[in-house]
This record gives sequence, structure tokens and C-alpha cells, in this order.
Amino acid sequence: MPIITLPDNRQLPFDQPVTVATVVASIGAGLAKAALAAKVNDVLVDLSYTIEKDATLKVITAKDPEGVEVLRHSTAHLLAQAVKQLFPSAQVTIGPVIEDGFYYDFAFERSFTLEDLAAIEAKMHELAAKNYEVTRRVMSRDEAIAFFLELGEEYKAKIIADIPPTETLSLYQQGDFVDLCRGPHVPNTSHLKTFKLMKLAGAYWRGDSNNVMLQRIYGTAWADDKALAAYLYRLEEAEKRDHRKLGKLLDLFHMQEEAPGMVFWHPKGWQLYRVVEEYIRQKLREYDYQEIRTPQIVDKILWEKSGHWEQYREEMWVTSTENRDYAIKPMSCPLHVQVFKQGLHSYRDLPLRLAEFGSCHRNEASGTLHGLMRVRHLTQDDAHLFIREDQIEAEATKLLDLVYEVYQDFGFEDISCRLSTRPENRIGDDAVWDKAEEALQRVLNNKGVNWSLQPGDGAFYGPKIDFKLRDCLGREWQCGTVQLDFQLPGRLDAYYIDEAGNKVVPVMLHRAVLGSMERFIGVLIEHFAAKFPVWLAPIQAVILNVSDKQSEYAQEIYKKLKNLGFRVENDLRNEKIGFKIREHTLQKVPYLLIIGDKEVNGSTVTVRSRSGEDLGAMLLSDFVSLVEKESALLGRGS
RNA sequence: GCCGGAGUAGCUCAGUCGGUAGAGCAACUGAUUCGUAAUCAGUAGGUCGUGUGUUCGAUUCACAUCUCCGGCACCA
Repeated sequence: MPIITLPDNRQLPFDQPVTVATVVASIGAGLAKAALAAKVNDVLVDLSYTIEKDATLKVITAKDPEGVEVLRHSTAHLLAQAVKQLFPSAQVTIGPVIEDGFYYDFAFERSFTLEDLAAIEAKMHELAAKNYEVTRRVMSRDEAIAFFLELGEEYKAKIIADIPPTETLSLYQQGDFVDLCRGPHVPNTSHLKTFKLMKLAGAYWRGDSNNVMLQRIYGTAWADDKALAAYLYRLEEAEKRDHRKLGKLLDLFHMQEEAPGMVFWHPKGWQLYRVVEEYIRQKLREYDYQEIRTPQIVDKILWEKSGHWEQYREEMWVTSTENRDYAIKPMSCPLHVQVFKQGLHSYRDLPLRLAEFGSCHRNEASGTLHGLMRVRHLTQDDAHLFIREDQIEAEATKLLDLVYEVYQDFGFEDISCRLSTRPENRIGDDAVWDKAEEALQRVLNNKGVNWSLQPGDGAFYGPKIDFKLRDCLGREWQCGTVQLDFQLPGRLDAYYIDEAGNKVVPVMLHRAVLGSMERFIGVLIEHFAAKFPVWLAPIQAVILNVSDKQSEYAQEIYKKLKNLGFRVENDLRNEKIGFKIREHTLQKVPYLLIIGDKEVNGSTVTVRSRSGEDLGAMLLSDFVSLVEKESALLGRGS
């Protein structure tokens, strides 16, 4: 005698076990039509699920986020069904829901083409319109393995073999297509209307590059056409923020074939770079760091001692001369230890904080290069803190403060923070790793930020905390990092003298706040869509004369602003004022100063903001204080 | 590195089913001196990513190679 409780606390009694579909039908025909799945006692189930005992019930439709996920999951099955019909020799593997869509991986003897993709999508619509019922059944492991092997689906059989024996295996069928799946799924393919196949890609079986490469088809599915259109529009808009596109458009930097993964900074891009660098230098002063500079090419011997030669060899550029082998530095840590080792340090000297804008070269795999986000020559805003063990928590806490302060100054809110623990390839005792991982965990908890765990993702010498920022398409890029290292100083024979006069190996904290200057600027360009706040903007204002008559006064204004340290340009070309305004607006210059006869006569400038707002005529001093005030807000103003 | 796609003027792109290419913007020259997102006219600009092959002839076809784009794997 189950009593079903609905979200509005209404209770429906039944005199025998009922399916969710029956209950939903008894609530109303409209709801029954819209229902995709349900939550019974907060567990997502199919409409065919039978409720035996008293339970709460929430019907899931396309209006619920879970409903859209069910749609996407079922659309992935529809994709697989279409592929199997068109290409019977293709084998299905996995097809999960992802952010904004789904994908399905297939093993197939030839590559899918874009034409195939169109044909598959058409087939999907055709199949959906057949209004197949989607039915669920349960099978034992052995039965299921035999079933899929019979169909020639070897990958599915392998997947099943790896599912823990305690788990129930469910199969979903629509028409002639059967797939192993946890569910839930829509009750009928007629619900699958709004979807689109997006792109083809390769993907390794089980995510392991030693395995064969499968073919992945990405798709997206939404509750209705409007939501799909909104999504596609969002993608288009996001593409306009692409830093590679904007970098070219605003003449910030370029890259070319002869130097893959390395940046040619143009004057405006380098100006931006320098503002960011100067900002960080200011933070180094505030937080008691000392800036240093170390060599780029260093004898292999040092890398062997540090462990890089063993752990990191593949990504190091090497060179040699006069029978000596050298590596171009991929990171600065061992070199900072060399600086620390000069002279003798007392425990009173610690913490000793050494910072460097470290110019590093890494031979990143060709397929990973991506604009400024993934380069082969990068500049880390790097620092190493040499500390006593009792200073770990205090120093790590200060680092978290610094990182969050800097990100907020640049206007970032969406920061993801992760703790990565010991990887398989590592140096050092597990006891030391235990200590290091626990320390970082404590610091994170005390700081009270949201963080997640990434087991096995630490550096080879110690665990780390990573900070990630998102690009225009939602892809995350690691920027800041804090790494605790009990290994390197000892390996490189660094020590200090403690109170009792003993030599003690210091603990080292590696840290970068921005990460790499290049990547951070890439993220920055996308974050602001190149509409940089005035403190960052490479050109803060352009002075435009209406006609030749005012050029002398315009020059005067230009010189005054330049002498005050503003980044200004003059546009005295013989062009119409509208044309000049258009050009500099497209260049996203924050302020345009218009100089006509009126301004010359009144000794003023007329200010037009980047958004097109006319701020009217004002004294130059008023404009100066306006910009100064705005600059002081940094990225926190908007 | 792996899978797929792409590379034509400074930029954005069109085109050639094999007969050495075209537009808009930009550039240059001239005219125009103008008040808040494109003034007009003219001129010039390309070994069609690179190499090899097939061919009477290759930007077009084939192969190789480089780079870029989207994923995957990697990412101290």
C-alpha cells in the first residue's frame, strides 16, 4: 500500500505497487506527456520504475536540469543507434553526458567524415520520429557479456567485465538497438527533438594513449529550439573573445611557423605585459620578496642532481658545446636553490623569499600548443620560499592570501582551487608525502576556500595547490600554483644553521601566482574581451582633432598627458571625426578625447568613453583625476 | 605525440571539375578640413604554406613535410 508524497506534500495512496508512469498519469495528462524521468526518494529513476513502498516523488521534465541531462543521455543513445544502422560494423563504447551536451565514442575501421556526421544527424531525426519506446531490463554479468559478444560489441563486453559484481546491470532498448546503461532514459524517442551534432574528434579507448584511438562524436541537446539557439549564440559570442583573434585584431602579439609556441610581443601587447609585471613587482615588495635573475642554460649535471633529468627529460631542450651537455631551463627551482646556497644562512634568515620572472623553455608536445595559453617559451612569475618546517602553515596561508588578492585585483571571481597529491612517478618517502599533503590540506581548510582533491596529480617532488581560471569557451587553465617541496633542497645540499648550530635542510615552497605571464595575459584578454580596465589598457586614451586647425592644441594635450605618465596616442590624420572614433572604438581604447574649435577656445577636452557615452567637455585636470580614480580600482571596478 | 580538419594579397574571405587568381577592408597617391562608429577617386599588391612526383602544363591531382584549428593523451 504505497503512499506517494509529491513535492507540494499532496499524498496519493495506492493499494498495490505502481510504476512511476501510472502515478504521473493519475496526476494529469499534461504532466504525463512532459515527464522524462522521476526522482523517487531523491533517486533519479525511469518512468517504468515500480514503487513498492511509501515514497516521495518528483516528476522530472525538460524544465529541470536533470531532465535536460536525461535528454542528452538519451540523445547519445540515439546517436549510437543511428551510427549502428548506417555503419553496422562500427562498435559502440561509451557515451556520457558532458557540460552542455554529450559525446559517444565509436570504434570503426575508417574515419567518420563531416558528410557522415550530417547523415547520422538526419538518421537520428528519422529514428526519433519513429516514437520507439525505450525499455529497461536487467541482466546478469555473464549474460550481458555473452549478449554483447554475440552482437560483436567487444568494447561493451570489456566495460561490463570491469563493473563491480555488486552493481545491477541494466540494458536499454529502443527499436533494434540495445545499450548497456545505468539510466535513466526518456520513455520514448519522441522526446528527442532538439539536438545537433557538433564535431568529430579522436579519443583514446579508456583515456590511455597506449590504447587504440576511437572516434568521438560530440553533440548537444536542449529542452527546446530556443535553448539550443541560445547555446549556439553563446558559443559564437565566446569565439569573439578568443585571445588569438583579439591579439591579432588589436595588434598585441603574433606567432609564426619558425618559432612554434613562442610569442612575438608587439608594442601594445608588451605594454600590457609590463603593466602586469609591474603590478606583480609591487606585490613582491608588499609581501617581502627579493627579485633575482638566473641563467637560462645550465649544465645537465645540475638537472641530474635535481631529478629533472630523470623525471622531466622529454620536455627539456638540450644543447651542447665543448663536450658539455646543457639544458635550457624548464623551470627555475634548482637555480634558486643555488642562490640560496651562496653564503651561510641562519635560521633567523628564514623565511627567505626569492622571486624571478623566470624565462623557461619547455618542449611541449606539438598538439598541445594553444595561442598564449600553452607555449614553449613561458615566463613564470615564480618564487621559492626557503622556510623552516614550523613556518609551513604560516607561509602557505600568506600565499593563499596573495593569490586571491591578485586574482580579485584583476577582476576574477570564478577561481577553482585543487589540491593535487602524490603521483606515481615521484621521489621521496611516503612518510614525507603524508606530512606535506596534510599540511596543505590544513591550510586550505583554515583559509575556508572551496577546493577539490586531485589524487595523483602532484609534482614529482611534492603535493601542490593549483588555481585555475576559465577561458572564453569555459576551458580551465592552470594559473597559480603553490607546491610544497621536502626534496629538492636536500638533493641540492642546501641547509641553514639552526639554534643549536646544526645544519638543517630547509623546506621549500614553490609558488607562482599568475602562473605564466603568457597564459595569464591570454586569460586576461578573454576575460575582458580586450576591453581592459584603464589601468591595464595598452593605450588609455587617444586624442582626436576634428580638423587640422586644432592640431597644435591636440599636440599640447598629448604632451601633457604623456608627461603625466599616461599611455596616450594622437590621431591627427586628415579623416572625418566619425571615422577616427570608429577606428579607436574598435581598438577598444577606454577614452577618446575630441578636440574641436570649442575645446581650443574653452581650454577643455571632450571625453567619449569606450561604451560610446559622451562625458562632455571638461578641463584636462578633471579628466586626469577621473582616470586616476578609475585606475586605483584596478579590476575591481566593474 | 595521436585522430580529424585547414593553409589563396597586410586582414577577412571568394575561386580554379588541371590552362599560373578575385572582392571588401587596410596600404600608397590625389582631392576633401569635416563635431561623436566607415568622404570620394585612382594606384599598387599574390612563385595560392613548403618540397617531391604525375602531366605538354599543377594553386588545383598524389605523396611527404611544416604550421594552425578542434578534440584526445600530456601539462613540474
